[in-house]
Amino acid sequence: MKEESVNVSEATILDAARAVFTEKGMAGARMQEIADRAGINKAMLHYYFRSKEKLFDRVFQEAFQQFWPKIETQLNADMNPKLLIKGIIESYVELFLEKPYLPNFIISELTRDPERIEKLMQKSGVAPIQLVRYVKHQMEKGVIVEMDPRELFINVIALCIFPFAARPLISRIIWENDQDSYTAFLKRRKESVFQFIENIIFND
Amino acid sequence: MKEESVNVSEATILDAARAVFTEKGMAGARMQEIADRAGINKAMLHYYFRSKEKLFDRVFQEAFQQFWPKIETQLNADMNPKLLIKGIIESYVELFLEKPYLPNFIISELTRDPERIEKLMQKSGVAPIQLVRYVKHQMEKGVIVEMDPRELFINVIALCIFPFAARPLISRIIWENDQDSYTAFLKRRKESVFQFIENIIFND
DNA sequence: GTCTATAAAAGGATAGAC
DNA sequence: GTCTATCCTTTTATAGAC
Repeated sequence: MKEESVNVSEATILDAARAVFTEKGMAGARMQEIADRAGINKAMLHYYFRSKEKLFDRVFQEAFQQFWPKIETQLNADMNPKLLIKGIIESYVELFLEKPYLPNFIISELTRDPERIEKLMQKSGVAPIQLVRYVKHQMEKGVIVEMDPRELFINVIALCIFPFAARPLISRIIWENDQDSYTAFLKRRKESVFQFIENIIFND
Repeated sequence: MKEESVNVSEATILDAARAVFTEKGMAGARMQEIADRAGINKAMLHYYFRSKEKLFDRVFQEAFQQFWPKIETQLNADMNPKLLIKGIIESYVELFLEKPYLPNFIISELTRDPERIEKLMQKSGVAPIQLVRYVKHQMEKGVIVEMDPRELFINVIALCIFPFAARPLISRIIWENDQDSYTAFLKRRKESVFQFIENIIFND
């Protein structure tokens, strides 16, 4: 049993890579910086992952799987729609509270290279399609107000994501750089988003 | 009077630079590609703008001024609040229909380098603060439902921006890559965003 | 103002010793 | 597995002729 650290694990490298890639983006990231943060040298990076591209792919794929969530796990036909929507909002906001870098990272890297989506879609299922079908059903029953279910989905997600994605802009300008206060605002989002839309979408 | 083109104007370079910077970002952009699109060589870029950094600053500043809008121009105390909100939504959606790259460009570059905001704020006024004051007044009068005016502002902007910012993601997955249909959806946003929130925020 | 040529530096990747 | 040294390409930036 050695006292000092043994192998550089993949996990150590991935942690460092995630930090650098999410902060600087694929194009702005430097292999040197990743190596430094992982406490190793560049050669080791290429030993574990053959290239910058492959390392990025790995990091991005893991991020996308978290971002593109497991909505269908909560989904079955006789569920309370209010609780369902509330649940979606809560799990999204909680995710972004924990990993605030996710929204921007996903969106901006997909904007630069949209082809990437095709690769990813095979790995993770297409949950929202089922969700759309469920919501449509609830609309026909008169529980939810009639509208394009996709539009409803986008509106909910928009309200969840935007305050995290645009934090540097909003917190500095609208919150006058009071970061503590802005963090508190984000924590309240789980309730406030639902409260905001509750009266629009449900025919009580 | 010559037939063929005369000087390479600053404007020609800026057009090319805007195209490349907004597509690839600061880190991913290449001076060579900007030169090619402008129909000149790299040396000319450095002749007009001393460095990549300075060229980017110019492009970004112009983008930010469009993005950070002239809300206060529409603002006076006895205005109809419904029309005001409607007007804000319309001018934002119209802006993004015309320049879809703006949201991502601004947000992702500010995320990478938040310090940049300080420089920019001096150049363009801080309109939304006035807006917040106006909305607060309308709430006290009972015209608009009581809530944090900043939250209302963010929610409205979120609904306007997100479908443009996340287009690659949403159009491919939720719209199953039917780009025409998604474009039509975006064009309808001027009306649909207002319609969505109208019943929440106004005590009719 | 515009070009060619080139400097100077950075960054990704590999060879080879241990 | 881990390191040092090095290769090779890309990229920003400048010098200098016209």
